Amino acid sequence: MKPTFIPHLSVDCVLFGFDDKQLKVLVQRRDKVEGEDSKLPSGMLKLPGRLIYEEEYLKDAAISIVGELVEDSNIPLKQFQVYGNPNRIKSPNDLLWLQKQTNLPITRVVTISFYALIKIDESKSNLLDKHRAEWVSIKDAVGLAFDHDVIVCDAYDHLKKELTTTPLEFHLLPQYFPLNSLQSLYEVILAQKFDNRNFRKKILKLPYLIESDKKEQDVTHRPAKLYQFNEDIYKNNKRELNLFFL
Amino acid sequence: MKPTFIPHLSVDCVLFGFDDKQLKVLVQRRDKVEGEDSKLPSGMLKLPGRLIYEEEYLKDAAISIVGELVEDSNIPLKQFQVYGNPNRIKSPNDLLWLQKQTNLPITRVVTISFYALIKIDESKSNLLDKHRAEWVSIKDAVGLAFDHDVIVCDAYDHLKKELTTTPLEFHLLPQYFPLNSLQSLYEVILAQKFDNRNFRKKILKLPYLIESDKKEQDVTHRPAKLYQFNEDIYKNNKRELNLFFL
DNA sequence: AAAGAAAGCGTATATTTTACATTAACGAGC
DNA sequence: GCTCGTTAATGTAAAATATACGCTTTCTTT
Repeated sequence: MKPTFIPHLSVDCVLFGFDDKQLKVLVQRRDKVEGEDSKLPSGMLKLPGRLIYEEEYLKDAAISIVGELVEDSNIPLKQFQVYGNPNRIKSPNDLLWLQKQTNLPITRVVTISFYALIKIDESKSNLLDKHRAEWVSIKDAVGLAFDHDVIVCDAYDHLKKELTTTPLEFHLLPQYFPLNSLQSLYEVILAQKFDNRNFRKKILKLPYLIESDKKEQDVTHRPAKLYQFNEDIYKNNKRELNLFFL
Repeated sequence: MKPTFIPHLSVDCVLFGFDDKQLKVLVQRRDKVEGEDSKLPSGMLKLPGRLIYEEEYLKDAAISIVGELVEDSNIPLKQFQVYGNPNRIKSPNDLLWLQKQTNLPITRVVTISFYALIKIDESKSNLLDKHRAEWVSIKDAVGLAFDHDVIVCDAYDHLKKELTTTPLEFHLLPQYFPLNSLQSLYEVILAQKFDNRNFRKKILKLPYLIESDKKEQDVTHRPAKLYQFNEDIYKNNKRELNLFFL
């Protein structure tokens, strides 16, 4: 028996990435709807997401949505907010698109949104192309379809809050990274400058931040030492480190 | 036209109260289901909640659920987690009860849970009696129907976390309260003792905690000064006070 | 070998946190 | 109206943490 969608329930994912300069969000271009504004060259951008199947776990739906776009299978997904206003899908284009996609008489859709942090270079670009997905700077993630602008903003607020109490940063960085990347990650996400010496002092106290013997390659200046995150140490010391930063 | 339920979506509310000794949760006794274990004298306890109507805002559903039990109309409700496993309603009794209540062919229900903090003496006991609701200590809130044990635990975790960054405490206390009630609230909820002098020093720095000229009445010892919370001052100073405590 | 560019480091001062014990104010009971 | 029981209320010194601040090192490029 073919699995069927529940016409009232969807999952949307806000996937964050960081490229050493900017915080980015992964968005997907949707097919143009018959009758959609013909001035537009192509369909609108939206967050990755879909209706869920009758027998599907919410988290599994989120995992499969992310899995289509990103190779890493160990992405920490966090459910952060539900959007359920009966009229949240107000644009006729949005409704049309949904009905065409699903072949269902869609009226109201309650969406459960997840967010996840992704190492950008792990999401291979052929996968992205295949699903018409692209990374855009969080500042440019406006004018999205449905109420996805709001969802992105809320997810970003969540991320900022969470980042001051939990070391999420390591999911956004490659396995080996210089301390200055970590600092700029904080500065970009929290929109706040930190003193380099004090930042290092503080961050180096964290037991789960491990110095490696590797160095930056192919840079035109003094190469930085590379560090990595040790998840086991983090998990074992979690209790004592409840509010660890800022 | 009579409003109809969406058979897949419900809202459940975890309502917390504090009585100067214990953290409490408001639970509701459900009607006994035909065929339910006859050894039990009465129906099981559950969280206040219900399916939502087709055109209903999620938050409005939560507000109406709380409104039935509590007189205060200014309860801050916070959506905190969705429970959507396809088999979260596993007990036959739970399914039976739902189907009988709603007259709908219930299979899977995704529930959006909210929590709120309530001044216990504002929830008049006749309202509670009418809906077979009662305050139970958080420790005794086990063996609830559906997966409500889990929901209560998760809400409590949320509350603990939130309480260390936001002054939620004032929603749990009467308008005028002694500082020692505030301290015991923290101690009970966070399960942690604080030094009385240091606690006072810290808490008295908060600009939104206002000394009144009232004193405790009818106590058999030195009466304490009573304080109150000024919400306006809190809102105006919020930015500077992001992580304010502990 | 000189210049450019980012990495990496230390100290003095201010602020915050911690630890700790006694006196003050009231009602109850004699 | 004095004593006792009970909880409220308070200060200080030592330790830990956070802040402010500028120069030297190490590598690449030319």
